[in-house]
Amino acid sequence: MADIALSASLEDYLEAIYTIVSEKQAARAKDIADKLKVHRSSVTNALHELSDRLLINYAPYDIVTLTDKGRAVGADIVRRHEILSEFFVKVLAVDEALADRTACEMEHVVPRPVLDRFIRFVEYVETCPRGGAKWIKGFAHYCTEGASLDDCEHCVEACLVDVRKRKNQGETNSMAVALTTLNPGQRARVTKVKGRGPVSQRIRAMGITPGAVMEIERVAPLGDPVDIKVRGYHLSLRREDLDGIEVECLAGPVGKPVEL
Amino acid sequence: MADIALSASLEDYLEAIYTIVSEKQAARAKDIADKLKVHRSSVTNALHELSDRLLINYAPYDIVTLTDKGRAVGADIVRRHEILSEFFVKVLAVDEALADRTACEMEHVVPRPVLDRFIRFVEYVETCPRGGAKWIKGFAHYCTEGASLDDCEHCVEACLVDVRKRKNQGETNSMAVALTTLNPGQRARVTKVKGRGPVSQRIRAMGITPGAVMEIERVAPLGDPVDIKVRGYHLSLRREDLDGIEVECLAGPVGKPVEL
DNA sequence: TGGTAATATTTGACAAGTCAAACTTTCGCG
DNA sequence: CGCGAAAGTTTGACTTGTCAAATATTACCA
Repeated sequence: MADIALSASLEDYLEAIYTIVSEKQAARAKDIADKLKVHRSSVTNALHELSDRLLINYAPYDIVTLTDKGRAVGADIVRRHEILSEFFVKVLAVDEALADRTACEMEHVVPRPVLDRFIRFVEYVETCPRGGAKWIKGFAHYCTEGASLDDCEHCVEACLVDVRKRKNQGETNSMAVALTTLNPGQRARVTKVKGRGPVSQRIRAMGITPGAVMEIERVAPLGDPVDIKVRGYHLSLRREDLDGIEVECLAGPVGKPVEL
Repeated sequence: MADIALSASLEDYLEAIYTIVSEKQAARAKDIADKLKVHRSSVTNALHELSDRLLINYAPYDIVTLTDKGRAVGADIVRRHEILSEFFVKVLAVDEALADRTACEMEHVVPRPVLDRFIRFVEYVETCPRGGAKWIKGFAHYCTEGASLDDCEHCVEACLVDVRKRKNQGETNSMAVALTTLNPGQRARVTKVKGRGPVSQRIRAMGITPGAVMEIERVAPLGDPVDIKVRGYHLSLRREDLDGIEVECLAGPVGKPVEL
């Protein structure tokens, strides 16, 4: 019944349920208790709360599954988590375990607009020629060894060479690649979203706009539903939805984080 | 007596007291209540807690001041807050009010090592020739208008020109500037910390190491105690402490944030 | 089918934090 | 001085979240 925003604690429960349900079919109270390192009785409490809010299907002694609403809210929480964690790992070069723990705490408090900036920033860093993997590596080096600012000129020169190279390649082969030809793991930047129909409208609404970086997560055997990740959202699109989307390929993801 | 870590709530109280005491001489319960938008009776509670922990000087009906320990802990909380807020404003181009609110929530949960990365990253972005004010401006533009990746070549070329210009300047005038000749507001990067004595040891321990960016906050009339900010710490150093520190000047701070 | 172990739930206690209302102290001003 | 308003405190109630212990249910195996 209650419909006020979830507390941090309840968000944690829902998130745990979401990830457990993603792996298995359904969640048992014990799985949740173990995952959150909390007493089983606390879980029962939380389940009642979440059930009251119509986020989970639950009856005493029964197994837990998500309602549609719960799935949506859960996905959103996971998204927040992933975005932050990704930022820590990819940009701040924090090691994954710590990134994850920190994201866990932060996900409850970072407001939407700031979250959006985190996404954009990762995109920007990975995409802008002045950023990129090398630049981030330079940051990791800066953190561990201190600054070495002698070879800045070389660094920027190398950067310029890269841009020119990429530009020439771009003119010959990387324009308007069809999304379905890309392999899982590959990343691409949206260059254009054609069409004005409701479908392309929906696509734009989901964050697929020019400049957005998308990652191909999975292509079904027949090549039809393509799972992608854009702006933190995991989307599953059908082939015909993809026709209006032009992309250009990007290099692989940015380097590994540094142990803290 | 109790000496366990402060809760988020108590940290907020202590932070509020710290800032109020910085402005006036001492804090009244009402000031705190107003600042935190909390009932007066809740403040009394918190004051007891903080007093038990020897962080504040407090007696019923009396005014509140900080103990040395409280000042230290309070300064640390404020530092965490400032670091995060600065990151949001300077890097993510978030507007100041929102940055402040977000920092307020986050300051309680971000672990030290990650916090350190935030500092370093701001330094890196402001310092690395491939970053800098222009680059951040490009990010703000990217957030509001979407990507424009046509003139990347020009952008990097301009960047290269800047590096070379700076390099030439560097060779003629910016090496080994004395800290005391700098004006308030000016920023500089530490290039060397000379000496092996206990003083230079202490200086290094406070984060003044080669590569660190420092900002001059205030120079006393006689030029002697110089207030600086390094790695989020506000320090007050005497002239003789500064002798072993070589710096080079940096351009002004990075541009203004974008309204969200 | 019955019994045991694993799993869930209920209950009660507790800690932190908040507010509202009643009460006390302080302070300034006529 | 003394009175009233402002500020501070105490008390009690309530919320959220936790755990531990007692109790209940389920599942599995002989």
